[in-house]
Amino acid sequence: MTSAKMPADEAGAKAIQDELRGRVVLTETGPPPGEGLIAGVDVAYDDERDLVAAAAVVLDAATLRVVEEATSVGRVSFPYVPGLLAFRELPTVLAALEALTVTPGLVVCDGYGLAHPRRFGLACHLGVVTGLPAIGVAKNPFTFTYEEPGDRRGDLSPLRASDGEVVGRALRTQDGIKPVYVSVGHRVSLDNACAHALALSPRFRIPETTRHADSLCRRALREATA
DNA sequence: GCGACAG
DNA sequence: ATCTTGTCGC
Repeated sequence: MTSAKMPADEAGAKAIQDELRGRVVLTETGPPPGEGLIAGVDVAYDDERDLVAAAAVVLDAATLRVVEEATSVGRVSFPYVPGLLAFRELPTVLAALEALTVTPGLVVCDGYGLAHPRRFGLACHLGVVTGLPAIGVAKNPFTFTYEEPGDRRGDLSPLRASDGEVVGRALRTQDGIKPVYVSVGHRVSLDNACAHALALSPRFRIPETTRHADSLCRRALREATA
């Protein structure tokens, strides 16, 4: 049973990030793009009721058909603090992942991995804690900068931190549509992270994994009794 | 020093 | 993240 260490405060959270960051693995262990089982995870909040719902949806990478779904509902246990998002989302997400009966070869997170102020975003944190290969696909560039990629699906450009370090890529998943921001989480190369993100987005800007998880966690929150 | 900042 | 109907388009 995997659980997330919960810090008492922001300083404690940063200490945990510093400790876990050294366990990020950069060598490729995940399935090749287009193969295996890929899980998408996402979370929805209800501040009124102090509830958080997470969903984990597993797709067959070859067909993008849903293989299994799981949800988990809990109490919000950490505030939203930029840079510390994982502490707010992970407890419930891990519970949803553990409710699955299959083990995915890759987990796609709605947010960042190494593209993070402290180089340890949600996807890195989830990957290290579960041991599963993970990538981050975010909808916003956060504080990072990039040259606008070409306007065709598959076009990309480096995503850089303020010091110039490449921390991910802006990836166009649909012709003429705003790119998504891909970064490595754990046990996946940046090339394959982008290839997976592209393969998972044949029709929309956002990967099918994230789209399924997003709608499922919203539904779980609506139907939650508490 | 202050504000901005993934979801 | 969330506040939110109808409407445009395939």
